[in-house]
Amino acid sequence: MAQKNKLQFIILGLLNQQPLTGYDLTKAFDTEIGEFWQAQHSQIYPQLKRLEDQGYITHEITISGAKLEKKLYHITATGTALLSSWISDGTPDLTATKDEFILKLYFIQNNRDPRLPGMLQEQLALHTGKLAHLKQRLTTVFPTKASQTENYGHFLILQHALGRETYYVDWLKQTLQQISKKR
Amino acid sequence: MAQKNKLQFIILGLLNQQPLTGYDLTKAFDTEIGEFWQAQHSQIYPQLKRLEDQGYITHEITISGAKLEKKLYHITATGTALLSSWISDGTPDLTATKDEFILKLYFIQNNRDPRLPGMLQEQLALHTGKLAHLKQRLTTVFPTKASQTENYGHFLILQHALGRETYYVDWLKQTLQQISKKR
DNA sequence: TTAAAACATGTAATTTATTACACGTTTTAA
DNA sequence: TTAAAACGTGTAATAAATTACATGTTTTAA
Repeated sequence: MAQKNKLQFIILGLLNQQPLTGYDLTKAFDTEIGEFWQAQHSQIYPQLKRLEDQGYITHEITISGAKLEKKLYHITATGTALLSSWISDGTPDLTATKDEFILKLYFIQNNRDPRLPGMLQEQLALHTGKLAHLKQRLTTVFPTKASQTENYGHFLILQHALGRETYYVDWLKQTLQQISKKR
Repeated sequence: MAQKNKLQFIILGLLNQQPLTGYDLTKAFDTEIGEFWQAQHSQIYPQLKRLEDQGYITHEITISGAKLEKKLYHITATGTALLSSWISDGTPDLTATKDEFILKLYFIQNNRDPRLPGMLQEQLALHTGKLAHLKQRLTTVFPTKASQTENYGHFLILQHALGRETYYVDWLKQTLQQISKKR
């Protein structure tokens, strides 16, 4: 057991779709995959080197402009195999979400705590924004039924994230109402 | 900004309720707070030392049995102040949930992928179990309206976690239905 | 034409988290 | 009575993640 270092699998998964540079991969964490996983370039470049040393990926150098060298990484056959085995393996660990707001809430003992309304309102604003963002993403990335069928997994998780945020917003609203009654 | 090292605040928050030993704190992460945050004793003991060096907590030694020394930690006035300021500070960062299953799903492109039903079913079993566990917790920890009013924050987050899991389970069921139609 | 933004790749230092090592005491149940 | 489980406190090694340091090229817009 003890399956860690998920970054390597994310890189393999992305390279399985198309060859990319380290920079491209870094950008992917700012957009697409960044909705639900983070990594910085300082993590990505060394990981690419390791994956190449292990034979899961290779790179070719392309020249952009006059002399800027880009390393375009490709997945190898063993890389594809490793990716497949990771996906096929069970995923029995439900990682608890480390939500700082939830953590703070734990230490609020009194339901008349004067900080509570402000805290809830701040989160409501944040999650409402996130929800709007996700709605936007879903309609721009998956405008048609056909687009949903290709990249079905991506569609599913965006849909899932949307539902989760909808619930979060509803819960915040409901909780705000509840505490307003108690004041 | 860049407010990190949440463990120190969790420790302060717990010590703010009552004096505890390092061992007690460790146990708290297996039960109560463990629902939504993790830490091992190897993290806790050094953190206790640092908090004490900084004057946020102190300890007194009690003897259990013949010679077993326990360090019972107390929060200090500056510790209470630090805890309060952390809670009062804004919480503007929505940390993305690092859910390995969701990550794997991202790399499933085809909605007829033969691995999909099994993956969804595994998660359904896990989240159904978690949901049952949370329901159980909610009724045992907060059996009465009065118990909900004290430790209101804890009640809220358990209720929130319950709602979140309910949604997760519903989404999994719905997705399983959807893919069964497409086969 | 020139400055800023974006592209591109790396390493170093620090912090945080996990797993393993290490040791001893007290309580509980067979 | 004795062995196992729970109590109790630490350190070491490793792994992972974040922030900072470091450098250069190409494109774009003023």
